Amino acid sequence: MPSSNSPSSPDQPEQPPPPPRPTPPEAPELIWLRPERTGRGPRPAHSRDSIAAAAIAIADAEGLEAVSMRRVAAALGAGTMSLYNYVPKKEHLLDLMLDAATAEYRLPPAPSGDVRADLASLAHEQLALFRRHPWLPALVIARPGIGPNALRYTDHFLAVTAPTGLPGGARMEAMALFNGFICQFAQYEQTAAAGAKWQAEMVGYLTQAAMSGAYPNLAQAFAAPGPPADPDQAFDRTLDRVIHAILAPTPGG
Amino acid sequence: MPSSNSPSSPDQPEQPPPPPRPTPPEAPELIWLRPERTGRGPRPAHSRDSIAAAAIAIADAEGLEAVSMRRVAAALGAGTMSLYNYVPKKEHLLDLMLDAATAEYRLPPAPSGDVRADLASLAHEQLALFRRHPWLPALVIARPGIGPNALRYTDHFLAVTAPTGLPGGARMEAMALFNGFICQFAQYEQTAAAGAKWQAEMVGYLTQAAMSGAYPNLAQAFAAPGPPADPDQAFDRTLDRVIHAILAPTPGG
DNA sequence: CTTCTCTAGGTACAGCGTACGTAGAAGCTT
DNA sequence: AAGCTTCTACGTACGCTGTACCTAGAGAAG
Repeated sequence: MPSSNSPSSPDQPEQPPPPPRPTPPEAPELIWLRPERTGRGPRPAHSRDSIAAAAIAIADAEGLEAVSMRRVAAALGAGTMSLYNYVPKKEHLLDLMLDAATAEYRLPPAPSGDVRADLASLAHEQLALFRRHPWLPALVIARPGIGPNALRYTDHFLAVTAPTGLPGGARMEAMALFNGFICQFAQYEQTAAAGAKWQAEMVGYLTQAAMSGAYPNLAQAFAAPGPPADPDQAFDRTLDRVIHAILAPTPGG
Repeated sequence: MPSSNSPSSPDQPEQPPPPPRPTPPEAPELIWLRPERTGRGPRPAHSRDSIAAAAIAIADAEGLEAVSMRRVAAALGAGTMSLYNYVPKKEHLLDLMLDAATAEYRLPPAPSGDVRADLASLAHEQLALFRRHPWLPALVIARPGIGPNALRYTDHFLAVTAPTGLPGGARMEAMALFNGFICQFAQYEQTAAAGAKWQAEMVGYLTQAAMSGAYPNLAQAFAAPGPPADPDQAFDRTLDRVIHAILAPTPGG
């Protein structure tokens, strides 16, 4: 008795409704393209900001390798797997941390017009940030860094360097050089600090290597007295060189 | 009946001979201070070079995160834990990889005297090396790099920059800037290549961000036509700037 | 009110670095 | 030559990781 006139195609009963879409066909990989909240369902108990803050607190205290999904979830008072509702992969948690830390920049509202001074000030601000968050340089180097706060920084750099007359692309390259130098410096400071325990071992090894005769120029560099080893002065010395390079006329003409 | 006159102190049976030294009191942390072979015991089945080569082959094929102690040991046909006889920690395996890759540098026997040309040539050699081993920049950034081959490179750089008249310390700082720039560039190339899949997503996101009005300078930089985007040309452009910075007179005087 | 989507969370799995212990080979000492 | 010592090889096991998958239940949309 075909009285069941349900509209759902009674002619092909061998095709029950296929699961309409078990996975939404395309969730963007970029976390900045995923809305934090869609409006449906219960209100989330946490926010991206609070998650990033929890992760940053762990990284500041115990280093980046202590930041695990379990640790962050526990710090939030949530179950481990609940975190995956906010952050599809751990990589994205790192993206959130990177941008949340970048939010700490205190950028002046507008460039002063003195490119040298503005760049020096920006560099010191960045170095201070990296010293506050020793795990940050590694993230800056490894990840694109295009969150909203990173874009704010980029925009500021472009504004600061506008008086150079360089085209936008060249100023982006200059920013890469500028940021790269500061990252490297901060990273080096860290490995030096972490290796302070083996400093003696290393000094012994290096002097032995220098005295072996295999590295004459290294030996000579070790022998001659150099500029003082104060890290801040070393930073300023190289920073001057980098700013000099940025302000130099474009090589091509 | 105390007839058992064994020499092992029958009077204090509560103090059996304490294990003379369960751990040798001080094994150097630096792998370059540990002799590869002490002479005692059976001949090792592998060498540091072959271990590093196996690890590098894996990293070249599948990336640094595929290099695990188990994978490397399996590639050598050894048990996992046997590897720990050669390499006390995984960190040291990375040190071996770093130095083995550094051994690939083809350095000229002596500088030509033209600092600019020598530095440019060295930079291109380094970029080629980094492109051959995409995992290498990350190691160079993260680890001190003081193996014998790294020292050979350092010595060469010092020789090349000797005509500048800069003191040894300043030339070391110049080397850090030089290497740092090349590392950053190679690292950036990689993340760009790895993210080619999401390039479209990213371009969409960035243009949307630029058009939002929140980043006026970024929008302007996007709008204006820049120099060509060929990576090799971009490298050479910034390399020129870096060499310029190195050859500039010392800021302090 | 029904339905659908979203959230919270548990369980489980493969893989990681590596501490520890055992068995045996090879050089040094006697 | 014998024995002591030290090294190598390797299996087992532990705690940790990221995360796939599943079950409930909350709450907005129709």
